[in-house]
Amino acid sequence: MSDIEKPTLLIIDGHSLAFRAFYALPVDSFQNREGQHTNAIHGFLSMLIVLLQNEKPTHLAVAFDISRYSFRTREYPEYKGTRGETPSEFVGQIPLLEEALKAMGIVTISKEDFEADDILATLASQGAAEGYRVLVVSGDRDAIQMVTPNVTLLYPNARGVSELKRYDRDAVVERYGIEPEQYPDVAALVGETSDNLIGIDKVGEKTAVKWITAYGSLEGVLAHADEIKGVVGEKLREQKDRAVRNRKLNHLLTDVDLPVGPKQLLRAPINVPAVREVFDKLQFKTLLDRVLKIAGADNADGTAEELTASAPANSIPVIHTMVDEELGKWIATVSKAGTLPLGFQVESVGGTVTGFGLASRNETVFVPWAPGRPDYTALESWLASDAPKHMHGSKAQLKILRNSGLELEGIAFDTMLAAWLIKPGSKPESLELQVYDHLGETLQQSDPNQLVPETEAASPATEAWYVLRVAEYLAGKLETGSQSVLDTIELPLVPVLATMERTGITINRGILGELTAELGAKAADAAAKAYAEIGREINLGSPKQLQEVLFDQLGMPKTRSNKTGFSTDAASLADLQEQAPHPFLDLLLQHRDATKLMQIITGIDKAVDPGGRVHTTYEQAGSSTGRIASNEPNLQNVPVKTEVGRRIRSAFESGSEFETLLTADYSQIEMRIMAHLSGDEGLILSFNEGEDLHRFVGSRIFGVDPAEVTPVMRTKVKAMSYGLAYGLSAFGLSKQLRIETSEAKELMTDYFARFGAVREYLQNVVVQARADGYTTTIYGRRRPFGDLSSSNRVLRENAARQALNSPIQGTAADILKLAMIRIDADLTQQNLQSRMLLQVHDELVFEVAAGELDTVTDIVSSRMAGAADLRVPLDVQIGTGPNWDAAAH
DNA sequence: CTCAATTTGCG
DNA sequence: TGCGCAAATTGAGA
Repeated sequence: MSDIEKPTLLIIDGHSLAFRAFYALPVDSFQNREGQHTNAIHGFLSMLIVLLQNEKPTHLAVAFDISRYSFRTREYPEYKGTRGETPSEFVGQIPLLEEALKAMGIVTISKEDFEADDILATLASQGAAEGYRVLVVSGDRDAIQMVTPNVTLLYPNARGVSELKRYDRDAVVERYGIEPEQYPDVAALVGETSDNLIGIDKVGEKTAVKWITAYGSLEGVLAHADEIKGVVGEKLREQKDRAVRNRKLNHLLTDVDLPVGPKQLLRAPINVPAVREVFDKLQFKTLLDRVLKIAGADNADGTAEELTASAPANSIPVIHTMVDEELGKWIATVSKAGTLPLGFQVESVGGTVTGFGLASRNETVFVPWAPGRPDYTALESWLASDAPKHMHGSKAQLKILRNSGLELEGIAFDTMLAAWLIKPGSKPESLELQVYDHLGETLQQSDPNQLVPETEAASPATEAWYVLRVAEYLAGKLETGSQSVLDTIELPLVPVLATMERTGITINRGILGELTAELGAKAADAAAKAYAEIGREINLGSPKQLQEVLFDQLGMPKTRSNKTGFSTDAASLADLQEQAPHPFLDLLLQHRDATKLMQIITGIDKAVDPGGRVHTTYEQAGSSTGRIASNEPNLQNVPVKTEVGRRIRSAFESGSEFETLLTADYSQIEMRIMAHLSGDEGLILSFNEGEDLHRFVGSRIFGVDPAEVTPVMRTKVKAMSYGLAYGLSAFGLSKQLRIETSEAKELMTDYFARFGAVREYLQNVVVQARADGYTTTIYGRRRPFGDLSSSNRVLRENAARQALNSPIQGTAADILKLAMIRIDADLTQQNLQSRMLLQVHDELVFEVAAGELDTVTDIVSSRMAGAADLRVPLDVQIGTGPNWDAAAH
């Protein structure tokens, strides 16, 4: 009898799967009208439906635990004792789930004093004996022991139940290196934290598997315990009782006396009215459709409408699918010939377009798209026109469109950017979240981390409609300043950044390879010497192990303390080197330096595309101040300060079709902004004077001629000046310069004696922010502050420093963004081939085409210098060269 | 696997 | 007891 012909018995551990589902799905998104949480039920049922469709079981049962007590807890009261209280939101979902299962004609089984896994094991063994193909679904690892040629375990993979991994005998052997029936022996040795079963100390999976393989079973291992050497051997002999106890507890019974056998689990017909009633109570509309489909019932009668009748007044319009002329007419009508904005959402798979969603306030359209299709001309011309589009995350969608050879103009609103401008935080908010937060409705998302196909993701047409509604809401929330930043800075910047990302920058991998080899050798060398110094091998990358070495073994004085003990950062190690010199410290720093650089190189190297270029992704809507961040890879933290750093930068080259790289950066832009904002005449004069800023400032503070300012004086002044914009304290300054606090204090006093308006300005920013609840840049970008009046001193002082820095850092970000927009426009307008490649906060990197150097230099320097009209000039430094290092100045 | 904490690279 | 970021790694917890 082949597997296909065999009847299939599917048995599920209800509790463990429901619990997994509970943690996999957001509690708040699943509630019925009575406020009953339903996420676990929803997750469980959607998984079940998929299983029914895919595995087509002929026989089916779900087993539940009755309570947390069983014969095992009588034997060993601590069993599963570490498990905390069941979350209140989970309580009550199980009876409802059982009710739903009953309506679906599915047998549920539970038995006093036994766990669900014992029931599963019993049914599995009976089923296998009676010739079934048995599928066990359980989130408990002990279920592995049930696997035989006829029994397969389906085990939830990730956190939650995003996927069920199939464990047949071969899969178990591959994953664990042992036979399924040996698994409990291994687990007995290792222990199982979640069951509160402690194993043998120092024995992990690897050791346990090794022993079991060598001696065949736990019994064998214990019989030969005397032969096992080392500390682990001793531990085993000492603690073998634990293993014996664990083995007893993790053995699943296969002879539980059950009221039903496999034969009685033949699937019963679905009770359609009962299912309707239960699912209606749970408000599972999509799931109901899917269950009814399985039941073969026709759901086209009034039921669906009945359920949607209670939907909000703003219910999602019916989605039409259309192309070509029909679509063109529709667009023209609903957009009033391209004057009214439409919601627009690109659907894509693997970076290329598969369709579009369009929406007016009360109609939605889906447009399927495939390369070479002739029937979307109307759409294409609308896309390329200035007709306003409202989108969410326009940069990513623009890139996808361009990948498919489509152009997009008229991005008139972006809900991701707008939400960020209102609440600049660390992470951009998803459309789903905004729909939920602002509209109080649920937009089904296609989250790969969710349960098995869960519910179908919303159509791009629906998304487009929600974008329009969220945009409407956000537009009402944007005050003039933020609106203007959105219109004049952020939205125009979208296509500029998209182009930069797509263009990328050429990398010379040969250089990176050489560096990796050198650094690898250096790191290994430093590590070996470090181990020799302390007489043992530790993980140099583990602060915890370092603490043991430094403070316990070597008895060094304690450093600054942090949450896990004492700091081992570079500054602390430098302090230690002064107080208690030891060769280990320097070797550790060398090792850290080499490994850090290697990491960065590896990160860049891995990201090089087949064309030899790396493409970063700019995070436009993430930072608190208005800066752009760079990720995957981060090209804003490429080393530069050391010799090796500069060699890394030399691997960034101009493309073969280009003549040179050009870098342009603002010098001291933040201090210039501070001079402007504070109106400090002394500082303004310093900048207008030209020459060396720190020297000039130093001469005023120390009362000497600029020529007499010594390098030491200059260093101090420089640190002071830079620290100003960060709210640096005398203590911090003394730390950094390694001088007495009193001297630092004096330096600050002298500084402010000369540049008093700066202090006044900085103090005023905080006062103003406390009154307003936010700070602003000169272009109107806001950053809210709540903690400025907090009774918690740490919070309050942190907020004050952030507040005083924000207008400065934010204005600098605005200025460079404006310059980028104008430079890009000039390059396009003058039809130049040269391109902008990178942005590093106050620096831009370009690739210059042959013959364009002078023109590009003019454009870049004039656009950057002229980006803002401040009370001091903006100084722009330009450099050129074949690579990023050579182009620096 | 996920998350917090630590450390370090850049501006 | 200095602002803003991204990333790698470790180790704890589920």
